Amino acid sequence: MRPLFHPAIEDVRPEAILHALADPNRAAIFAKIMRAGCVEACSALAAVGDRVIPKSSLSNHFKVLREAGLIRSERHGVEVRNSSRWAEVEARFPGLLTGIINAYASDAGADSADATAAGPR
Amino acid sequence: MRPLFHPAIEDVRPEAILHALADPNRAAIFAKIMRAGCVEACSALAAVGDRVIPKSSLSNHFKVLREAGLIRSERHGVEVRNSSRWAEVEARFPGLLTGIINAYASDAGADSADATAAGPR
DNA sequence: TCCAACAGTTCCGAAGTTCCGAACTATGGG
DNA sequence: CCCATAGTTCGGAACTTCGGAACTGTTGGA
Repeated sequence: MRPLFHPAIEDVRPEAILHALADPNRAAIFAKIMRAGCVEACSALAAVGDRVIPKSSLSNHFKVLREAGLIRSERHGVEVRNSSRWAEVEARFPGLLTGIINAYASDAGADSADATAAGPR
Repeated sequence: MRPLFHPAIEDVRPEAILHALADPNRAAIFAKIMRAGCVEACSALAAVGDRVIPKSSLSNHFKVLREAGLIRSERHGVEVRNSSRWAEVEARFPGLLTGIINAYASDAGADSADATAAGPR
């Protein structure tokens, strides 16, 4: 197991963030990590809405979010804790995450992701 | 040739917008349409930075932007004029496009897209 | 009217990406 | 040491993207 690479905040690219959050599952996971007081184990997020996401897909989603610079993951014994890098990303790209999370939230009335009420962190 | 489908603004999904703008070429094209007084022929955008984009790829990029609800395309004789749907999208998802375009613009100092801050309309 | 030039679109194969089950690797407890 | 738990890696099927060649539709000229 490789030691979990995180990009420095100045290496974070907007296209990576958009790509990561263009998947509603990942956007929902990210929104949940933000709202959940900032730390969540991977397995706590296995279900998004009514759909169960297989472990291998989940693992990949976390990798994409991590490498986009959106979350920070640390191994704590047997589990991995994820925290959002909201503040850093917001400082680098002001308004970007807010706009995206609000867009999903305002769309959620119609269907899908439980990304309701985008309170920052 | 099919008659150019545009989604109604209420059918526009955030994931489609993020997906469309997650490609730096498309983001640059969109930024250019916005800044260029709102109407541009496809061929006027064939080169993004120093790279020449093949016609077929361009055609596809426009299709993705159109179907995401970001631009409106109309045939005028032999050419297609594209205008941005900024106002509509901004009304539906406030701050989303602003955040994205600013993110690319503030990243442009480092490289890539010529989406440098607010050109003449 | 016919033809060439032009602006875009469609088609299709190669290359790349994503998804997910199965097998695997750490870590911690008994 | 062995098992359970939490996550990762592998690999193949399904999907997406890219771009060249061939196509369609429009216009202007002979």
